[in-house]
Amino acid sequence: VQVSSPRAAKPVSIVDVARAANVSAATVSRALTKPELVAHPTLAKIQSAIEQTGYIPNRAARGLITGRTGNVAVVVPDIVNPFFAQVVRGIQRVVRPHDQHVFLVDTNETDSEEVIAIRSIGPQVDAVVLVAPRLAHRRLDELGSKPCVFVNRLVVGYPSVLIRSSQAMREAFRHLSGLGHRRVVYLGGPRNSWSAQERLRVARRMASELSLDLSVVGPNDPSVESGATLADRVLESRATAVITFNDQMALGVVNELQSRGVMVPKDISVVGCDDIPMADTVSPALTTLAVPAVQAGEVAGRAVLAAGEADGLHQTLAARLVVRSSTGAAPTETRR
Amino acid sequence: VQVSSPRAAKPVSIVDVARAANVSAATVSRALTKPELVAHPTLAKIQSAIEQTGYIPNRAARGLITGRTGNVAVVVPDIVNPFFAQVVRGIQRVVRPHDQHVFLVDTNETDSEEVIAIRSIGPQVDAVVLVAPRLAHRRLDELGSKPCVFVNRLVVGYPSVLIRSSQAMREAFRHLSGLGHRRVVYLGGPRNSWSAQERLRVARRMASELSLDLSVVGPNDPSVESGATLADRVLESRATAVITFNDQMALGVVNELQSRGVMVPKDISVVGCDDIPMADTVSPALTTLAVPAVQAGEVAGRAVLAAGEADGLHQTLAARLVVRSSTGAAPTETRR
DNA sequence: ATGAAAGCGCTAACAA
DNA sequence: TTGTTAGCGCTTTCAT
Repeated sequence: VQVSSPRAAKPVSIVDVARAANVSAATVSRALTKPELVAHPTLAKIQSAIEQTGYIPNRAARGLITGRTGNVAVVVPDIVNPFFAQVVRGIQRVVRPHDQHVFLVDTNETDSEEVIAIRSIGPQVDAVVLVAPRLAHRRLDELGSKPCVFVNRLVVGYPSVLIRSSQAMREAFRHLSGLGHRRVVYLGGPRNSWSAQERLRVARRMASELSLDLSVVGPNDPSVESGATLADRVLESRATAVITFNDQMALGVVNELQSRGVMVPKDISVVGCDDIPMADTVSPALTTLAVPAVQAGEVAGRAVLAAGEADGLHQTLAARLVVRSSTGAAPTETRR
Repeated sequence: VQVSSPRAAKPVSIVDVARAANVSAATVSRALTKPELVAHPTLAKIQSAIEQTGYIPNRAARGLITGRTGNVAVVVPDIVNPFFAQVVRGIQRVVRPHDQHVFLVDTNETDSEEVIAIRSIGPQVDAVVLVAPRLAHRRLDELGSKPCVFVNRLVVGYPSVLIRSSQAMREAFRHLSGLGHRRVVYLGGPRNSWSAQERLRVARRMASELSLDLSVVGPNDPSVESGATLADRVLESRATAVITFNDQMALGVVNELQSRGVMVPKDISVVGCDDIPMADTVSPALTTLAVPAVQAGEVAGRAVLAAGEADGLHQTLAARLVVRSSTGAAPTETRR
């Protein structure tokens, strides 16, 4: 009698199935990957053998020979940021039905981590999605030779999913201008973020188009705390409106301003960016440039599935202005 | 002359390195995994050969023979929920220095997805961390035979990381009681969540210990929207305080109540749970049962590294009450 | 339509 | 200390 060892449980392999079905391993393999090449009755035998044995294909072994692993790596600067979490969700949503799994790398905003993690993950994935990587251009080639798609970063020669924020930014400035604001301060994002540079560029352009007086503070850490810290600078700037790189920073300023008795939007208007899930729940509800994060993830996911095709370089999605309650008429007299 | 094909770039393998270093593949392998077994000069030759060729070990192939993949799977119900994102961060933080990678599965609250994803991922990982799985007990064995550690769910025979909320819940009730509240409503979490059941149980016990009048609404979807929807039920209950399963729900009720002119905490006090990053930024800042999410992830991560040891079953971390501004004295007269 | 054999990249005996 | 050989679980010619 065979004693079933409690913790051993060596996984069943393709030859176990083959034995149970009285066929060769090759046939089982075919049944799984090219069923049209195997006779119907055999197929049935194999099917039931698989169920009996509880066989689960080892994709690592398969990948060894086919060259395709069925995995993609997703690299994000901060998984706790709902914006990035939504991108991840989007990617996973389109990729899972194709039976692809996702490796997550949360770099915590450190680009050196990006490189080492990706390199060692490399052989285990078919492609990698880099979401808002902080990585310097010149280090890009350290990533290894896997197909890459970038989200929120433009790299020539690589496919990317970008957010077109100029239209929404223009609307935001028009919105503020229409409310009587003349002097606005922009709180920029992290130094090495492409989208931060892009948004700043766009903000500058739009401000000058509408001849608004724009002052810029940054680069900044894209966090709530950072936003709170910047309240001082906002007050100093004597602006009546502030636009921030992301919603976290916006929430941070709003909160800090209010705790000092400066009312939003009565005294100062605030516009965020991203439209994270919380943005419409806080009070005042945040006026923001809504970025379709999940959708961006989905597009990136599709790009990854077509990996290597490298067509449709640089797909863009539009942000749009969502007006809520954190913006209002500019105060008529000078504050304080 | 060898023409370098642009898109081929077949990855360099261990034999390429061996050739470059004039040694056998086995020696290269040893140099990588048991350097003490190879002579110093050889080590140096190999090292430089590795750098020259840009060799990156294929861990999938390695795993095929060692049985260890160097990967762990992490399964969460909702990656966009900052609580779960923090757990993931915690896991990754302790696991990465050991050069382990994480497969992320976001089930989006559907337990069937949990099972299929985990099964097919199984052979590619050394262990799996199930965070707050909704899965029914009887389906647990469908998970396959990999070592599992559970977070926020108790399963006999498996290691788990649990949150001890009774102390904090007692404090919360005492806090409310001290503020003059007599009638409180509890908004429960999702039906299949172990922690939801646990917290409800604890809430009931503490309420009766302090002879407070507790009514319960639930199970509920653990979201902001759900919280908003439940504002009606809160009002109906005529309670002066509400405790919710998580912070999202709390934020939802607070917001909805305020938009109906019911002031928090003047008219109704609200206590959340988790202490997500936003909880102290909104206004009023949320009084909440702070759950050490990142730390829970770290503990789970360590458990996973020791995978199979199965010791220290059921480690617990304490939640604690954080009093902020969403709770205050109970209104003296009957509302409205 | 199926099987035998070779081999993907790697490590683990076993020899030398 | 190093090389040779075998084989992990799988797919893929090439026969049959």
